[in-house]
Amino acid sequence: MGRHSCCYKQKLRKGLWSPEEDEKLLRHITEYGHGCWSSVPKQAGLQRCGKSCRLRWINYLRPDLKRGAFSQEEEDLIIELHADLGNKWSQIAAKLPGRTDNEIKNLWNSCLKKKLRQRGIDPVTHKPLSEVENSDDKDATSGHTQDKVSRGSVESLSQLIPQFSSSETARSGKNSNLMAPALSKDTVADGLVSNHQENSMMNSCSSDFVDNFSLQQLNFSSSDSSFPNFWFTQTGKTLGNTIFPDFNSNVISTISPPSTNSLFSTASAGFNFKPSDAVPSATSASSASTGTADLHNGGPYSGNSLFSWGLLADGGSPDKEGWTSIHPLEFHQPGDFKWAAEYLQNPLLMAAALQNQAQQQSNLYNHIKPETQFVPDHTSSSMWDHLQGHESLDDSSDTCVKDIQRLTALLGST
DNA sequence: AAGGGATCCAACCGCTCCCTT
DNA sequence: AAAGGGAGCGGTTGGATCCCT
Repeated sequence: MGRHSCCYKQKLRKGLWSPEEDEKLLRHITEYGHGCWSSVPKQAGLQRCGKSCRLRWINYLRPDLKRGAFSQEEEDLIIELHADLGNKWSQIAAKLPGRTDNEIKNLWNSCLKKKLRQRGIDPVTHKPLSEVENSDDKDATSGHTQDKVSRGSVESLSQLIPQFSSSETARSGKNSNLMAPALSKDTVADGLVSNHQENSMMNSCSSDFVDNFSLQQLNFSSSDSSFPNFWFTQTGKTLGNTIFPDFNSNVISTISPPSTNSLFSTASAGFNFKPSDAVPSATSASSASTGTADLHNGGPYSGNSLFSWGLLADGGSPDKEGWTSIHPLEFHQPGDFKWAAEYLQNPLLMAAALQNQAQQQSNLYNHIKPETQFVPDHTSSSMWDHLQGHESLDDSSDTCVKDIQRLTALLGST
């Protein structure tokens, strides 16, 4: 019992997963399913133990994962569920679609516990700290186990939550409305490529892009030395003030990035491409992925909560100079850049995201709550108008499905 | 500028549960 | 019934990065 036999085997890799390993695992599970986890590494050609593969799939590669920061509603729900269930992270995760137990556990330990204490609530019992201290004094020998939490304490917590929510300035600005005033027009404007502003607010994954992306991104194999020689910083943090500090010359010529670190002030940052040019290289993707530090820590783009990032497929036509604003994946939340970079790296991940997006898209747009989905500042109005007036949701879903089919066909031929 | 503490989070570890033989 | 093995869970660790002095 206990430790897995596979863990005794020598020469198994540990630590962070490389993009190549992700690709192998994703490809294998997409094709065959996981079956017996202990046999997955061998079948997928991975030097990992089955547990590690399972964890990676569950916490990172699964296509139904929700990306980005937790919404205020999610945080409140986690607090309520924790009051009821205690540290039963998997049971809590079951109530939050797209979230993993690990993610929730980390959020709890790093953020929510602290917030509760700041509000005078004991994070273990969910009772007021003063009450807990008193009862500790009365009975120092009886620990406060999760199982002892009463419904009464949950109810008292619920009374406290509204105050907690409204006054909380979350570390990473998860409540977009709270952050909105911090975004000045100039700051936002600085983050955009000015003459592409309209396009870049809410554009799509055009078919051209998908074709180019697929063909070019798929033009590698795991043994190809040109395929990612770098490793993502999986914590998605920064290298400097700009998000593109180390573009190579080729990429600089093909991508027109915003020139300042205020890119993140926008609700929808994007790349601009000429269709005839190359897609971002691994280096550029890496740069983007490492440019998110301020996002995690209350930077200018700390806001914009709720729905997971996804694909839009409603246009993306070139402007008069031949530039097309490409938004293969919308960035709505801190940390999305990390995901975007990795998805750009890996067509399988992209396909999984596309599939997930296609499944969710119409439902997503049909249930948008204007007051919570976007910061209604002046620069995003075109985006909002665009959304409000979106007339081809089904069409865009269809487009996504077709994109998936194209990607799948291409993957099948590689 | 440097360095040391704080923070975050992906991944690992060790345990229990449950199913199969 | 007992043993073995796989899956899943919760706690913990360690690396990367931030932030303060």
